Amino acid sequence: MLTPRKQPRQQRSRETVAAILEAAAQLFQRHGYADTTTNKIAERAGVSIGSLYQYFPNKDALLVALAEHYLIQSTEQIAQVFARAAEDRPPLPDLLTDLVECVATLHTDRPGLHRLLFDQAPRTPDLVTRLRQAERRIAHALAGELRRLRAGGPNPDLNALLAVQGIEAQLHGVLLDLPPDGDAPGHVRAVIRLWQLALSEPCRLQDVR
Amino acid sequence: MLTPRKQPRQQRSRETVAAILEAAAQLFQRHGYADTTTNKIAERAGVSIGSLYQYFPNKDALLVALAEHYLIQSTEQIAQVFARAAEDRPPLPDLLTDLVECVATLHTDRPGLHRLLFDQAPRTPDLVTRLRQAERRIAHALAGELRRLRAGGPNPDLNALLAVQGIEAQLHGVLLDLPPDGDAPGHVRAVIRLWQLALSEPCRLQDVR
DNA sequence: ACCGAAAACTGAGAATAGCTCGCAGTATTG
DNA sequence: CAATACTGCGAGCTATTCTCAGTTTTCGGT
Repeated sequence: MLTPRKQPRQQRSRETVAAILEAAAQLFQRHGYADTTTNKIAERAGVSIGSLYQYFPNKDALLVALAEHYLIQSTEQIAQVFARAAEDRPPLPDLLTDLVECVATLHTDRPGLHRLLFDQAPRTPDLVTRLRQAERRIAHALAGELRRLRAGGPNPDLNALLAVQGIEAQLHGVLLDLPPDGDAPGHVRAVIRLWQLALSEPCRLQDVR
Repeated sequence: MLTPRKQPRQQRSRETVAAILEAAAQLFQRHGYADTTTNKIAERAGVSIGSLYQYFPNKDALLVALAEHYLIQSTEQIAQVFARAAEDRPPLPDLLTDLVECVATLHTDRPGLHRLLFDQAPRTPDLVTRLRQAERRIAHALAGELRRLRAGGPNPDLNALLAVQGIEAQLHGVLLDLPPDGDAPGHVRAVIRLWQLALSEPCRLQDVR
């Protein structure tokens, strides 16, 4: 059980839940997941420990809730990139530039939260499932654009998924885990260039439905 | 403190440490990191809890020790690929095929251990550092081969690192986290093809020292 | 063979963190 | 204005990590 055990119905309780999540986000980021206690979270949120457990069945559930928020936000940002692409119908290099830079911004905007969810947190099966779902949705949108552009090689669906996974891992490694030797923008450009090459191979016509 | 607090000197204690690590690996894989208690590990290893804490300062240290073992083994496997390449001097497609298939084998051979270290485990800064070090060593070897092959684009070092990060993430996603829709070999082939394209761009001569 | 010091081992229990449960206020409904 | 549902409380129960004082084993030196 990782989903809330009870939905807040009144305004008062909605505020309680919001305060708990806010406190959890702050403390998790400041001290790490393992070193943050649920009692401290309740204290900081200004509610009792009992109230916390009314809405979250266990400590992991707090993390899953934060992850859900973050994933929804991120997915929306990326969806906007594809919405613009659907109108402007940009060439492949421009589309990839927009996509990679959007993902890079997600990393650099809130590195603490990103780190929390991807590094510190024990990845419960639940969390992994949600991550993969988000990945697949983004890959699906990308595959559509690849088909439009007659790009992405013989299997645009698979290559789109590989691209999404690769881009995330590369930006994460380069922006969060490497010594800040200064040239983050250069690294981002390298990622863009790399995927322009990898995805520019035309897809065969019979693969376009 | 995550390194052993005491080095075993006698044969007896070396066996104790080995038994503890073996028990930890089994129980972590069977029940997950969080649901495995240090007391159970000691019990299964046939030693007292006190002995365990003589050699491992805390529960995380057990995981770090296992990760170290696994990383060393993996790095050796991959080093062999590059050792063969240094002799045979294969063309880029063959080199990438060998490399990707080697990494794929590491995933599928012991999926439980791989999952443990990459998914379930809380990634302590220590663990992340070791992972990145291993990544960098492999990337360095790959960059050398790219230079020999006049491939890897304008910045073979950076592109080699991006390739290593991308390959790991893609294989992980495709081999461990996606529903086994059967075509794992096909996915591995797709990864190979993709990196052949991405890395085949010639590097400029002035970049070769 | 024997001794003594260092190494190894033991396990009860201290310290601590996650989580429960019964009760007491507060909003909502008819 | 009852009756009912919702919300909040926090002492304390339970389980787990980790310590430490005391015991046993090993091994080099005589």
